[in-house]
Amino acid sequence: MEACPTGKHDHHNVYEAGCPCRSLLELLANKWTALAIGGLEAGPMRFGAIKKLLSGVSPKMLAQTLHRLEDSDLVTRTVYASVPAHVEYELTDLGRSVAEPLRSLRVWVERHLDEVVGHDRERDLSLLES
Amino acid sequence: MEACPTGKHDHHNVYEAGCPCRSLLELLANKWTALAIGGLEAGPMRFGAIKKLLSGVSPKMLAQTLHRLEDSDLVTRTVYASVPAHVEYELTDLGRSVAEPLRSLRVWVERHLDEVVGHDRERDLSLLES
DNA sequence: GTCTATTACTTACTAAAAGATACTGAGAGT
DNA sequence: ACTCTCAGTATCTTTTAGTAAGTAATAGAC
Repeated sequence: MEACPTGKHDHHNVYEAGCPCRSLLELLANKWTALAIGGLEAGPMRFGAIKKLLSGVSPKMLAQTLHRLEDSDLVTRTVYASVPAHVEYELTDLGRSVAEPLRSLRVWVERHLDEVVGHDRERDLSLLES
Repeated sequence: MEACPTGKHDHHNVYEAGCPCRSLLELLANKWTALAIGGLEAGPMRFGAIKKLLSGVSPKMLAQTLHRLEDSDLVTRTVYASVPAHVEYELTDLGRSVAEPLRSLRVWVERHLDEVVGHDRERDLSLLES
């Protein structure tokens, strides 16, 4: 009951292992999700355009990410029966509302990266060889 | 240059695959990170207390998460040479500043979970039979 | 009619990460 | 000597991410 340091919201608690919101947090607290939703903030985009924007994403991961977002009603997928296939992804109202926290996270990363330098210094913690 | 829909911040861009801020985004856009930092918002905590709060986390994942946060200067780790070992984790100023976007994400999840129902309905997509 | 091009994905495979569980070390107390 | 706590490790299994190649549909060039 009082285990949630963020206070009570509705009747869900991300700190409870069994709560379904745990899996929603897993979906959203994710690199590709944060980038994809951020890209779609600007308006509807096609698969290829999102793929280009999120440099480094594989078509597999992008399709998986977008399908999950669609299943969660954060994104809509519209197929236009045009010549070479044409598919557009667009944020729903719900998706637009989650875009804000995700944007603030991306912005934080870009603005504070320089204060985090030294994070790539690999300190070997124990199991290199036996 | 103009590929970032969130606008320009400093000279980093999470949408560039090679940018070091990509790996920082990976660290932060993560379930356990979001929960651990949220827990530490209330003040310093011991390993065992964090483990209890983040129900379901394995000691391995928690230790890994906390070490990474320490390496990124988001968290400090203090060992008290007391009888049964006593280790405290605490947010740095930098850590406190990232706690805000992460909190808003957790809060969003708890408040909007009910609007996302139906996300586990497995829809077979396209090629079951020809 | 075959050949090439485009778009939006799958499929199959491998590497890496996450997760589960058991165990360790340093004392302090009994 | 044995047990207990705390803060992790070590080891093993499972799941996920990543890589590379292939597929389907159709349009237009030759």
